[in-house]
Amino acid sequence: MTSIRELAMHLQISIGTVSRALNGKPDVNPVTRERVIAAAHELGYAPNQTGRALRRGATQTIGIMIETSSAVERNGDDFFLPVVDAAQTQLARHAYDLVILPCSSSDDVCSFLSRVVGRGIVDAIILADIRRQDPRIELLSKKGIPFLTLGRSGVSSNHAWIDLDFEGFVEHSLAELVALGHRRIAITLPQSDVNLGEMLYATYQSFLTRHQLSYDPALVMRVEQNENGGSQAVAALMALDDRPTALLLSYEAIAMGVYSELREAGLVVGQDLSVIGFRHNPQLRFLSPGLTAYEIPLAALGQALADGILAVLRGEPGPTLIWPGTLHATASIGPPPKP
Amino acid sequence: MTSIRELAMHLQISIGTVSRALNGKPDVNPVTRERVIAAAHELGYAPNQTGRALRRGATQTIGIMIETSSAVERNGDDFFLPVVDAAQTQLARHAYDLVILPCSSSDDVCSFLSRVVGRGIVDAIILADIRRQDPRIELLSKKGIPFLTLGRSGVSSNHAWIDLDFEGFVEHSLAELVALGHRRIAITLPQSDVNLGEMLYATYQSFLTRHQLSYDPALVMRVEQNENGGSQAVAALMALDDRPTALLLSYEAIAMGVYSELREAGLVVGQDLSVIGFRHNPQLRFLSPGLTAYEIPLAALGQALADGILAVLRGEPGPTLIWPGTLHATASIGPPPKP
DNA sequence: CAGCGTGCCGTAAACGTTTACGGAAACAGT
DNA sequence: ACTGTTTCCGTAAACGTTTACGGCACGCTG
Repeated sequence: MTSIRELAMHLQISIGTVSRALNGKPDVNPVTRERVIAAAHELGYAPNQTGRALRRGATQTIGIMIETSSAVERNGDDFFLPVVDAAQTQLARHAYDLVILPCSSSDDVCSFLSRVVGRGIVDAIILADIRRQDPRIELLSKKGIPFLTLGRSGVSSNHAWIDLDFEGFVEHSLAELVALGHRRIAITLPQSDVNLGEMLYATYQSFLTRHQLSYDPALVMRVEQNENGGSQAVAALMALDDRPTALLLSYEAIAMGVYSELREAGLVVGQDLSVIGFRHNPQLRFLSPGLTAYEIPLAALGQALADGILAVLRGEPGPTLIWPGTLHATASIGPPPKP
Repeated sequence: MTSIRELAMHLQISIGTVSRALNGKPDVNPVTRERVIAAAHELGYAPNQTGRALRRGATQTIGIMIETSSAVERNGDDFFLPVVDAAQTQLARHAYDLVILPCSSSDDVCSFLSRVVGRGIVDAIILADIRRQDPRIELLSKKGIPFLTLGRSGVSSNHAWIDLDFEGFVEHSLAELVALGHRRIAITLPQSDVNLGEMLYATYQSFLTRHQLSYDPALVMRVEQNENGGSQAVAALMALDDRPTALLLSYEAIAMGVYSELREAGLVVGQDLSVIGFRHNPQLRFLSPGLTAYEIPLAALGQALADGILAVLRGEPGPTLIWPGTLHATASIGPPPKP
């Protein structure tokens, strides 16, 4: 509530000096600086960010845009908030704040984004839920807004990005399964055109050809990225004459439906069907058997995101970085059943 | 990027007229208004929110504050984002935007909040994760910021709030269980001092005395609000000489751990122990048996939150409202086992 | 025709900061 | 004593809007 003007009047000095004192500028007597700081603290003065932003052309806050629609489809996962939490503590060290910009399902992604940047409430933006052809990338490039994407896209643009190691997930998982003797391995993919789906698919195909395994399109199933997707996948598998012996899940929550349907059908996970999921989370150990999954260190990822966007803000190139994980094997995989 | 000045130069009129035309003010010729709107659209002009906010003293965006720490403890539930989604579409109808203000676990709740209001990036705030003695309420009251809490608190302050019907959950659940013949019913509560814990407890106690059921403190278990909490609760129950025959869960994800531990112990949910959870969500049907739970219509709740905060912004009293739900019974409850 | 109202528009101040610029005072060096 | 330098501080412009105010050019009325 108290403005810099009131503070200056109270101190009997000019507002310019107050501002300089508070912002650590050189041209100010150490003792007056102390007086100013003390008075500011006493009166509870905090610089109005709107005025400051208008003058500086920067708000010291960065935004991370998510689409609530896709988050709602995944009906709440534990990926996003831990990452945000870590990113925020890192940004706070550089006097930046973080806000989440949720694009509602009733809104158009691009008009939402241009509205947000038009409002000028953030200096830079982290984009999540990257599509294969994501128009937001060109939009931000054109407007000259510093940004970083959490996820690669198919568009050829040299922007900064950090992405999870989907290739590593598929590679390690398939290698593990093949070593166990599996030859027919199915995979679930998202239905929307999020880029990670494309990458999972490409790596899957590449692995099969490199290891002289035959490719069967019936083993690639595009399903909802939640428990229902598991039901859909198992239903599709059961209808096949030549069933796969293993299954890769593009999102761990799908396992709930998979386990449930398999139990219904009298099949045992890890014996009749080996299952591996992307990504490990704590509640998976309450499935029985616990799900073999790829583990991503989320806190470190959040910190990397923060450092990355700060680099972009400084005008540096910014990261282009694949964030690795590790496969945690459990009893959800085993040798294929004897025919 | 384009300012109102450029737009005015392009149209050969003054910036005052441009502003009036765009904001629907009366004193402007209809044909010039059309010209201005057309040119604004053509040049992609969007009023800079910082300048507008500075002049108007309002930003047309409202914030909803969450604590990532508690969200992380619940490791991702499907409650929050659907509510935000609905609130946002409703706010958009009144030309308001919504941002999520995540308070990181490394930050102090009050200093975070006062920093946020000091920045002046939001006109009003919705508070979630309400504590029993929540200092944020007094802070916002003192600063005169319009706010609304999603959850009641123990502090006596006549602010606007909307809360879930925790009393109804406990009342209906206990009534159902007592009708089935249960007499010893346990309940899990959160460990932190979130207010909902206190309300669940109070209603639980009140019900017991009203129905002449004996109260046993050993049946009240404060546990983590996630799968681990289920393990903790079941472990505590198993250690009792006189075990309860039913269990109320303060958060549905606890059921994961409960089911897992009971299965481990060779006990059957719905037969050896009846279980009811707060709150229904889609993935519960993949537990077997599906969890009896209290269902809350989230989209309508989000809309009510939006309407409520808008009312507060208009200076109206704002709602004080308990949001009801309905109990969906499944095979996770049944008559108590014969001794 | 004088007077008045109305419709439309330009001017300029204001919102709360930051910062380039200039200047007063103090001090040092010749 | 004069000049030059340093230290500190005040002045005012600028950021991009909105809006109160005044004024010009009409058209209308008496």
